[in-house]
Amino acid sequence: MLIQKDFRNPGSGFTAKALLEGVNLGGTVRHREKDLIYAQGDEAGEIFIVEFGCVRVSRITLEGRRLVTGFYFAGEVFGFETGAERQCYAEALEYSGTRNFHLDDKDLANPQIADMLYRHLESIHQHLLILGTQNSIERVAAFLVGIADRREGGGTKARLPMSRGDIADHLGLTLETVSRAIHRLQVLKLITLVGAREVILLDRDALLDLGA
Amino acid sequence: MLIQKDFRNPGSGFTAKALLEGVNLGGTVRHREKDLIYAQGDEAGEIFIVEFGCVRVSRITLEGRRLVTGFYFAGEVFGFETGAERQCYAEALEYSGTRNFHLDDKDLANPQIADMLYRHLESIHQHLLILGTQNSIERVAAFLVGIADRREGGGTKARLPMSRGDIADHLGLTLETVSRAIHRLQVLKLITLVGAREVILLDRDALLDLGA
DNA sequence: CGATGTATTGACCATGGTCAAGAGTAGTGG
DNA sequence: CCACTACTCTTGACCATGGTCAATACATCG
Repeated sequence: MLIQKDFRNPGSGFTAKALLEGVNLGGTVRHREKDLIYAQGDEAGEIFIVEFGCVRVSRITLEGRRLVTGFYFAGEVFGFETGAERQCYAEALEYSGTRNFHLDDKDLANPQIADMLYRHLESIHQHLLILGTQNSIERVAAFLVGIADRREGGGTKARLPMSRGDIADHLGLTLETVSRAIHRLQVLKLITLVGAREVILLDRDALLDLGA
Repeated sequence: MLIQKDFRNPGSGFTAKALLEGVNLGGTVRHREKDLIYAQGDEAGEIFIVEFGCVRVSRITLEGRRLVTGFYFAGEVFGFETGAERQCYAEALEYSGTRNFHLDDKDLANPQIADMLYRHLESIHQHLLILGTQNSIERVAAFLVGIADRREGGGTKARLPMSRGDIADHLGLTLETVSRAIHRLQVLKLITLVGAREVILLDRDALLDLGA
């Protein structure tokens, strides 16, 4: 409701170029594998667009457990936070480039920024739904479809720069359970593994229907 | 980052009165127990401030499972949604009153609205953390503290207008597990039940430390 | 006072977690 | 080019948490 202008308009995807207009422009930054992009406790106020590579955003609970809040690939935006201080930290999963933008309050009025915030909220909500209602194999299937849908190969291929442990901490499972779920999906002929870090989706619909 | 002005300013809580300035004013609406306030599929574009009573907001998955995304008490705001159409539906858990406001795009620039959005995002994130990292007793304990913290009796009393099943669907558990967790918390002398729908918190810190 | 909905409790079971051993895989240095 | 090392991933055996099904107890409301 808040933001009804630009989204649902196919092709209104945010390229870094489009963003340049009207918002403080930051430079492009390169990060090596495992580099910290920002830390828990850092001052918030920047958002990041991934130009290439993949970024993992996580949060550590008081009890020391980790929740991976998201993985971000080329073209995607991360770094939205609500307080003055960051609650999450971001790391490059592989050699990656980000374009960084400083935001201040008034930028919320910018429909492009609002649209990003909108998408971010929607993805969190999707994540909630998965953690709140799905079992292990449904979670892993939904995760793989989510990755594949984002690009590269018409939604049938999923490259996984993250480890099984990362996926587990994203889905509220253990790495063993993730590994077994992937195995079961192979046995069910719904996916094919190419090495450990790439997956071909053989039946996208069946993967999503696992829950039903 | 986005919104750094008004929050963390104690006492900047939004009363309906404060909201009246600068935003389209809607009227007050009363709802009887179990009344639907809005439905999945409705046009979004309004937010609601609870004046009295309690509202439950839920979402049904494709598989027919329910996630209760939140409970809202007097003074709290619900109804933020990201698309043109509502994904969630809201119901009064008891006789309740809401003050309704129509929002359009420009209202995001209003710091009060932005602040609400900020708080909403933060609460979703908290929910994510709970669903992603906590076990049943930790979830129930955190839930009770969350309810009690919101008002009435200095954070030691929690009134529960929602059923065990509602709590279960909020926490990703079953109603039996919620019931058993509450029982265990009583045995641990961390809470006292007053009937089934009211809880006295005896040791707030211990309740939150259950995870550690 | 029954009748209906909600909560508790018990017995049993399944899913997923834990612990541990092996199998891949990639990077490093001889 | 081939060990050697250090990860990561897979797989197995076992266990614990929480889910399922069912009976009973409480409440609330006519």
